[in-house]
Amino acid sequence: MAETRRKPGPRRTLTEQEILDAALALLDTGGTGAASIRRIAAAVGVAPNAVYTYFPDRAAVDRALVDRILAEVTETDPGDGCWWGRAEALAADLRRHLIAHPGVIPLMLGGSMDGPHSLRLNERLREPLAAGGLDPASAVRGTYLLMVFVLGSVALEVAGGAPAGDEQFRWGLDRVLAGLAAEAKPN
Amino acid sequence: MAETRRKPGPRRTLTEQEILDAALALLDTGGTGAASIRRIAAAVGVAPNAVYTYFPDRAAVDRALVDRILAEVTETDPGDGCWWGRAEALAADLRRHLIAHPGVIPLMLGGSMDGPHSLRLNERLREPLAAGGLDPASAVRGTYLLMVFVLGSVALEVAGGAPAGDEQFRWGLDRVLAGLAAEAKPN
DNA sequence: ACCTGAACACCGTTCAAGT
DNA sequence: ACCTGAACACCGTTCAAGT
Repeated sequence: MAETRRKPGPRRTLTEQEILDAALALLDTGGTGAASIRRIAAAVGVAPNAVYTYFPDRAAVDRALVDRILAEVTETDPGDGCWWGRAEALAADLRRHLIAHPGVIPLMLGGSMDGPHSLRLNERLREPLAAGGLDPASAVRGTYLLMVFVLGSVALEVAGGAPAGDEQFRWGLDRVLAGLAAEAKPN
Repeated sequence: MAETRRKPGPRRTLTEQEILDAALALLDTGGTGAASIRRIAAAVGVAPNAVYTYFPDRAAVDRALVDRILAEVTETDPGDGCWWGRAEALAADLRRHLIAHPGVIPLMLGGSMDGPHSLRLNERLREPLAAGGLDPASAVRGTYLLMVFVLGSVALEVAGGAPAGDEQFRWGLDRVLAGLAAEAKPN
């Protein structure tokens, strides 16, 4: 996913990016099950097994897909408000990006979320918590709690068995942040 | 799932329960993908399509499976402690039951969680929140928040990309309850 | 009403072969 | 190195037929 090879073969007709683009388009239009290896291959115009030149297996495609979405999120500017407002902005933006690609949610919750952009996002979420007066250990746990909340919210929301909506999300987020604030040192 | 038919056919060799038992056993031993219709059928000794006599499709089996797990949870006695302690006990017990059947988690997050025992569990979780001084609307939202937290925690935990563990769960749960307590009327 | 055998349209993945 | 065609072992689901 990271190394840039310089000696193609007879013809490198594809890029990892093109494959992920096609997969994401299928996921967004056809739902979770639509992004099969075979359909992705058809979309980019190669035989199914040609995909295995770029990714070792299906799970690798899923992981790359998740990391691709998280990459967009890490570009967010949390603004210059208080720590509470910055945390809110980041969480709301994460939710927005995930809701935009509902088919990716099951992949996130199924996989390990250990890609580079996942780690970067964690750091970004931790910053406001540390600034809010949480000691380092609590900031790490608080970041994890925020991820649990956002992912859980979005999962239940896209599954459809929820009242959900912006309002419920904001309410829950504020309750979580209030709970974290209670843990913070007065500073 | 609910109606009890009284006129079998030539031979009713199976029960919905037996099918669900087999499915759960496959899920627990072989992981999420192991409970295919074909494998379930093989486990109970019928042809694959015989399962469709009992359930209309795969999704119905999944829903019944989820509700079966939640049925166990609704039997929990939250004890006679304070509202905080009762909420903790119920949430921890829900987590325990889910962790015991990791393969069911993706089914819960994928489906709508609208079975009868799901509703019952919601009521049970709402009780301590209402007792703690949350007005009815906030108690409903708080219950949803608790479900989001528990399901999100368990999903990330079984996916493996998490530090997780009892301690992290308890810490997060206490932060959420603290946030809810801050919302409560002094009463 | 319940079950079977056979089939259909799918999967992910592997292997041998071509360039 | 990259791609193809063919195959393998799976899926969920349907249909006609037997009892």
